[in-house]
Amino acid sequence: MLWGVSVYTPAEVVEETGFTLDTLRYYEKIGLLEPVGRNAAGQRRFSEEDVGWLGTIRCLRDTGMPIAEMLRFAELTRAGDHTIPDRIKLLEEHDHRVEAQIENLVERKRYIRNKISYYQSVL
Amino acid sequence: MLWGVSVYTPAEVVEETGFTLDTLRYYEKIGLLEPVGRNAAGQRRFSEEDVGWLGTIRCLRDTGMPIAEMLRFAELTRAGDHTIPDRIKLLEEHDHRVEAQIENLVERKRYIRNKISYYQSVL
DNA sequence: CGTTGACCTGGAGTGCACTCCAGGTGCGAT
DNA sequence: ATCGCACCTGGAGTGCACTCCAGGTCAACG
Repeated sequence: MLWGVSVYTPAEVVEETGFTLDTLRYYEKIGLLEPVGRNAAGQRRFSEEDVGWLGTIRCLRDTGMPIAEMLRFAELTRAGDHTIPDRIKLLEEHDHRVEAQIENLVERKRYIRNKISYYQSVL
Repeated sequence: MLWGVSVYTPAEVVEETGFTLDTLRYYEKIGLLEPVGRNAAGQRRFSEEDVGWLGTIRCLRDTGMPIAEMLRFAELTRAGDHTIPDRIKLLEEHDHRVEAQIENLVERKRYIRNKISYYQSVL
């Protein structure tokens, strides 16, 4: 048996990553995604790495990292292993912001629950 | 001694709520804030209630509630006590979304920390 | 009396992150 | 053969939440 590397159609990537096709194209256009491979007809065929990278993007996006910073992270990643310390730094800083976000949310949530209790008490 | 009700200048409200003056005017314009009182010269003088309400707005906004929904909450609040059950419902639903947000963030954070660990392991 | 500074208005502009569209290609099923 | 469908492109449009601007008022300070 002869195997090629496994590839994903746009529809499959949409399914797996939760990004829309337009968003995927947009990410490629701005360079957040490296130029995606194509089949003979010029249609995109995403590699395993593409999908893995999109998972990282999904995570960073969902934690509020702006596209400009993800772009910087993408560039560091492409630049080679010597940028690993920079990548760690970037992720650590982001991690701290995420922690702050969580704490803020927990605090605000307390306020909301309080407000609900107050409303319930006056019913 | 003769006391008026205590009022706040725009600058004081900016200081206390963290909203910019433009944002405050914007909120009043779209009706998120009821028309704010004015002094003889037509300048805004915010009441204690205005400031309290802005605290609530701050909380809802920081937890990701869209303006359209805060507007709905504002309208319910103005409509009188009979809307309290609706307000509770709205806040409960929001509270659930906030909880989901927190859980999501905690999960994503784990992924980020993992990625950092991986990078550190290859150094 | 002049200047500074906080404030006013209506309306235009901004930044972000998509999202949609028109018009076109190529492939597999009927 | 032709239909439907997934996909392609470049570029325009959208929605949200502000943010900025020009031109003006008013009170106080030196």
